Amino acid sequence: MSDKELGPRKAPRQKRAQVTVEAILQATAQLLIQHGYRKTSTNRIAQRAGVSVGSLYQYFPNRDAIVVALFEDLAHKQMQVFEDSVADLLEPRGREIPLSDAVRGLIGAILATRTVEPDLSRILLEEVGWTEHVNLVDEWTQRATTLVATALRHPDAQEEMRALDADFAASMIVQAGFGVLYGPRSEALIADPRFEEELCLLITCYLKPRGAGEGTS
Amino acid sequence: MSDKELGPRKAPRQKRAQVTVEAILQATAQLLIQHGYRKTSTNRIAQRAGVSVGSLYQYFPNRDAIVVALFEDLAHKQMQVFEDSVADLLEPRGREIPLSDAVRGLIGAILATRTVEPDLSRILLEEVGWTEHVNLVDEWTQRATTLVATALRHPDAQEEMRALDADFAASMIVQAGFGVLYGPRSEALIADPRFEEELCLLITCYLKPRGAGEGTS
DNA sequence: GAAGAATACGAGCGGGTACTCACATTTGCA
DNA sequence: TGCAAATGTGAGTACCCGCTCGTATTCTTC
Repeated sequence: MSDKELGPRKAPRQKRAQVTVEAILQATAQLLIQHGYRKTSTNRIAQRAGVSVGSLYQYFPNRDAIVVALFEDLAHKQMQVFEDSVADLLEPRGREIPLSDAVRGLIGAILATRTVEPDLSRILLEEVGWTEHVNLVDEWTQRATTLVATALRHPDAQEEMRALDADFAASMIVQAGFGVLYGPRSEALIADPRFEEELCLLITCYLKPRGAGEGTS
Repeated sequence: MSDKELGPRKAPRQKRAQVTVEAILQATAQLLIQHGYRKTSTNRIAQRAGVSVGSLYQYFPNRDAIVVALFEDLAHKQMQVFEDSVADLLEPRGREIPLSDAVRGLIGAILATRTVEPDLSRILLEEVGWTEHVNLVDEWTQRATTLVATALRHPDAQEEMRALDADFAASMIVQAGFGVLYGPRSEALIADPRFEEELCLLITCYLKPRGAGEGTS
């Protein structure tokens, strides 16, 4: 049961085929958001997309393949947003960014990823994402962790930090951040005006040596 | 579709009936762990339990009711472990526990709950807990948050803390803790020997006023 | 032991599911 | 223009699902 094919079956070569594939993906996204995974059947997808089931199965070997494609699209877009935000943050003037500002920027970057198709993101994450055989959330988390670990190893950061294994600290931060940003009841937390500042505090206090001061922005 | 009954249909009055119900629950747990929610059908459950579908439907109005019963059993057991751990921690000598020790104890108590049927716990959490109309994880999180908020309002705690809204702080802590303890890749994190101490640090540093000292245990 | 209540049984119903296939239509290209 | 390849079609197949119901078995009570 884990040997199901999940890749695309045939590549669309003509423009109308690409339109079809796009319609299928969009319809799937809509149905997932509106009715959840269990009620999103291939027949419904085809109907909503305005194509026939047959066309659907020309490009996807089974239902899960569509969802996986959707997930990969989304993950790609979110990673792009994240990496762009981080680049914007660090590139312009390359020196002497206080740790707290860097963390604040990082949080901003992660929050930015939440703006990318939030409804679809939520449903994919909660209903199909992190269990099942293809653990894409795991991959996402690992990439984010690597990125944060690299940032933590930067000399500028090291200067303001206590002695700490960068990989371990990155794991802690990313996982804690994951909970705060995507866990249950995260909507309410994020909506709170104090949220961004407090999350920043949570992380910087953890990284800084004991006894360091911290002023409000 | 949200008006489905989820409570038990009929209470087992004889011993053999209780055996049947128990067999159904155990079979369901096994199938959930082995094959996931989607492949755990009532027919399969009955077969694995060594009873007939008819018997199954005598005690449960539908499939989800079984899962909910399983969830409630588990939640109850875990809560028991949690409360016992907390009692052990606080009862013996009732005064003057440093904040960091209290947090450490709380973390220990939560970690202890992870030892209760971890496989079942994981699958229930990830696959069925937090989507669908019955949002059980949400409920669990809310209860935990309330508990922590109450603890934070205790005068002993307040003394060592910075000025901070207890409800908000509790949310942050519970959500962050959730990510670290149950998020993707949490296994690896928790297995690390530094984990417990670092999580303790993460939380205490967040709660304490800036500039407070903290020694290793 | 008789009688009624509780329990157990499982074939089968209605319906939704994933997916196929023989055929129709459109497209690119010579 | 003609023709093969690409694409689109949707009725139909085989299957599995949740769940019911009439019947058989076992327990309790007197």
